[in-house]
Amino acid sequence: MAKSKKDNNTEQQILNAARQVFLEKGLSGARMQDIADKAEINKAMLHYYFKNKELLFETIFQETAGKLFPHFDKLMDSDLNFFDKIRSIVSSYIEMVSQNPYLPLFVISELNKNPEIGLKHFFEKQRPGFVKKFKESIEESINSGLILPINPIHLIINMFSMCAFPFMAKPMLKIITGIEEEQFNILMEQRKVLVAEFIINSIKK
Amino acid sequence: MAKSKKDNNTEQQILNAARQVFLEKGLSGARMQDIADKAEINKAMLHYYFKNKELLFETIFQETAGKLFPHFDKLMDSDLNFFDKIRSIVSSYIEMVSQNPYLPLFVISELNKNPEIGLKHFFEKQRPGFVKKFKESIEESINSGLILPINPIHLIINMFSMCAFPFMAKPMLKIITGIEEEQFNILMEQRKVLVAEFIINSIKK
DNA sequence: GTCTATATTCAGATAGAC
DNA sequence: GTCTATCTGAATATAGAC
Repeated sequence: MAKSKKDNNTEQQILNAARQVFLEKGLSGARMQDIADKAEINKAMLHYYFKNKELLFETIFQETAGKLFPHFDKLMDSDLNFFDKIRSIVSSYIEMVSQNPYLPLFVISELNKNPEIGLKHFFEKQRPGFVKKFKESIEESINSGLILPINPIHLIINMFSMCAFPFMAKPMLKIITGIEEEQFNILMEQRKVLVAEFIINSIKK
Repeated sequence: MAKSKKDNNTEQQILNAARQVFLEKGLSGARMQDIADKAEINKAMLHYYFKNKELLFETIFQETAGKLFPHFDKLMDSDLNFFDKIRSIVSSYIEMVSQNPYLPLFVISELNKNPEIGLKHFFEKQRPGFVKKFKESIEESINSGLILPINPIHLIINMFSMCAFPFMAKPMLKIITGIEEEQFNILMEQRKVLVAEFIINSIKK
């Protein structure tokens, strides 16, 4: 008990440290030494708990990628009307990214450098989930005359673009717009409402 | 002449190779050996032309970052009406990214890992350029009653989000939507028109 | 499980001949 | 300018004592 407690704790320290370092630096930029330092252990311990860097990375990647589309199919099944579903997704998505600002860039970046890891992990299973339901919901809204015709894929892309991109591009946006940290956070808070209304405004009949 | 021609040629081969490798793998992921192979020279030659990896990288980064917002201030100065300016920017931007699909992710990714490099290079100078003009153009369109009130920054963010994000997230989008390469290209071609109309639809009075 | 010390591998960089 | 061979340092990984 004392032992397994300790094990578990060390493992958690490692995972927490690895998460921070990998999300900031990526696989190739991360240093095992940095992870060890942050976890307040030594390098040998890392290899005791995780055979090698790749294995540790995959653990983090899988966990991280799993957070990307949280409980959206549950949301799509709810009895909210279509516009409120959009409002709800946008708001909760921006909130999630606010709490995990490195998450989208990390997943997308690593996925680009190594496209196979996406398939290897969770994406395949998750695919049919909320995207399918979202598409159906959009088509239904078009057929019922609630919204203007649009390819559901484009609508989905537009939504996630406006939610995730600003956080990914934050350093660039700060430079080209001249805004500071505080102002940036205010803008992102505004977007929880603004993006949804922007979308709805565009598609409503 | 023969000599300088040759010099220049080798340097260009290196730069072309370095561009490919850095844009795909990033600074930390790139290997000097890979660049040498692609340039069909050996590693020693790399160091002859560029003192070290960082210097070569900075050359590529600067050139690359300079392509990010091409001739947009010229476009803002044109006598197109506001909506046509949006159409024009969106279309040419998506075209540019289609031709350089790794470009946005590369710049954004490296900027995140090393925020100073942005300031060090071109961004500071470029800042006042088109963003300022775009903001003024938006404010004018609001005041004249052409479009609904919106914070210009949000509008600019929305526009670039929908233009750039899909290319950055391409591997992810292919997985979660189940589309293939060809279909992806068709969608991106459609977006040259669709994104602009999506925006206009949302803000027009 | 944890540590120190060490081995191994790999990548960036240089020396020196041509 | 170009090459081969080599050096150096850094980073991953392991051995082995406690």
